[in-house]
Amino acid sequence: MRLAPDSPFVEHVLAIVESIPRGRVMTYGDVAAVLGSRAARVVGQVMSHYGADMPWWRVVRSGGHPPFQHEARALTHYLTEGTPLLRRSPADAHYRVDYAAARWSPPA
DNA sequence: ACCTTGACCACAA
DNA sequence: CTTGTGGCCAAGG
Repeated sequence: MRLAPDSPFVEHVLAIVESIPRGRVMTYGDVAAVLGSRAARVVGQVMSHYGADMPWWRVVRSGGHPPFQHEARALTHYLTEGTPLLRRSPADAHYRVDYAAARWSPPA
């Protein structure tokens, strides 16, 4: 199924994602939490359908892993915007975002 | 109202 | 590190 593009939940999620600054990240759960929800999976669904036109790479999984099946494209963005990463060597294909350092919380 | 679908999460083994 | 398990919840059918 597909969430309606005009549903409030979708609009809110997209607004939050667009508010994440360069080089910072939030987890799917963080985004849900801002909406007073625990629906991390729903945030994932929203991004899968409507995330193409926004900085989707700034939303990561709880362990700092980039969005499912988008590791390579996400990496190029992290490198260009200087997102803190954890990797064994600069050539390592495996990596994680340094969530502790890059975490972003929207202003109250 | 019930069932299913997920770019998820936490924790245990 | 890898599974497996149970939980989460909005929305389509």
